[in-house]
Amino acid sequence: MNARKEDTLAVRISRTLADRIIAGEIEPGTRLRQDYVAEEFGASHVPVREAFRRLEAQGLAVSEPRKGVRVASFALSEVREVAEMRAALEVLALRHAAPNITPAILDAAEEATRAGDNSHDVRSWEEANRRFHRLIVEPCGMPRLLAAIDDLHAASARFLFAAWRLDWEARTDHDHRAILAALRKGDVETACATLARHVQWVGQRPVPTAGGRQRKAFAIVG
Amino acid sequence: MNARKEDTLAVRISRTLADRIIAGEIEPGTRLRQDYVAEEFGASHVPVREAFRRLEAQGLAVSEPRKGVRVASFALSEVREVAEMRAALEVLALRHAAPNITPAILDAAEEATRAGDNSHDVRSWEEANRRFHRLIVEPCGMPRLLAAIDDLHAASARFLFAAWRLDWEARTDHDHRAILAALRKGDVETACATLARHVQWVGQRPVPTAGGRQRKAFAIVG
DNA sequence: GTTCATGATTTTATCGATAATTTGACGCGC
DNA sequence: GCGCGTCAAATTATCGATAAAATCATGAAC
Repeated sequence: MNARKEDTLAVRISRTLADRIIAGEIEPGTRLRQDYVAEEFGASHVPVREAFRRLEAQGLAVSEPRKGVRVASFALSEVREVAEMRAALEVLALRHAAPNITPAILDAAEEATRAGDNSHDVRSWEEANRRFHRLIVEPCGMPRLLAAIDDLHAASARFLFAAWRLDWEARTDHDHRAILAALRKGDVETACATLARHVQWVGQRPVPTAGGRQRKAFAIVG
Repeated sequence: MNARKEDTLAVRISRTLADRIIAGEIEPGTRLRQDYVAEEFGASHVPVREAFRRLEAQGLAVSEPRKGVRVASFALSEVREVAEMRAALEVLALRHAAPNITPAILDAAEEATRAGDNSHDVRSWEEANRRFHRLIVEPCGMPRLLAAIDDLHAASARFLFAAWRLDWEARTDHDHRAILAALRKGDVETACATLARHVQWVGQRPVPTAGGRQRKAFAIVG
């Protein structure tokens, strides 16, 4: 996914770290120590610091002035916040994208939906889901809006992996199909309404904690 | 406004540069050369680079991998984009803030509206306008959402200053009053609808260009 | 046993210098 | 005159080292 040669070292480091944080490989609250990271990537700490700034901007890390940066923690309230922001912005994007959506794009989106339904692990489901959402909003041609949506998807994925890290049950996504059907009919309003509801649905499931007990985990499943 | 001692050097540099870019002191497209900036602030270029990353995240600068960073340019399409994003996100925030808005907050917001009406220059009007909007959305208590709105306001201010750099005619803001009246009555839906329309209104005015001719300038006036 | 101060260690923040890359100019051949 | 390659100057990206700050542990006083 990452490590394109034309990118600067800091960009590559930030992407790798972002992947790890999203995948849940690094616990929320963990301190990211620049020397260790620098050593791992065989780099100095200057590009590492720049990578930290990028993570900060994406909301994946928080930095306190002279105390370093740590992986951002998250609570149920943040899951809801991201879900609502996604609903607001993706609907806006879809409304502008709709006139530019071609049958080929709808076919690709349907393909992504099928891929999601056939996924047996979270990672591949998330990848297919993200592809679906990206396909239908991209034709809006609003770069700033799309960048904001991308960042929110990264946060979503993080919540998702935290809850469904290990197991995943396959299921058919009726919302995606309803959105595509509405778009095929040219019924943009229904598509937007369905998308808004779809994205705001916050799934919950029990997750075993370290103490042997159970706690509820929440995530956006759409 | 800036230069708080507890902040890191990079933060202070980025804030100063952001102010300048927003105020239009630096032309869009201008290259920001790290050595010059470093020298001006009496610093090395490492914190300057980090400042650049922050500006990039705010959408005030764009960076090409080995070619340096330049002040972001902007077109009418971007003004519209920011206006629509602001409408979507501020309405979302207001809807959540409404139940937590106290009479004291409404009074402060009314004060801000009056201050805006009595402003005879763009900068003080913008400051009052921003205060109004911030006051009514802040009680939503959604930090990520508020941060996103802040960045959009910075972009808005930039467009505004570019169009009304020198002159400004005082005017009474009826929309702000209508929003406050609706909130006082507990009519959140009307308040949200008015806010959405208010923010999306893109003002335009002729501006003299260097060539002695005139071009249209566009800005969000709300 | 608890609290507070003190010193050692770790970690961050910054600097000065070097390597790599781009930009721009000049001159050569066509 | 126009395109193209080469070289020099400017600029970015990175590194290693130093200074400053925070954390942690230890121990003394109460």
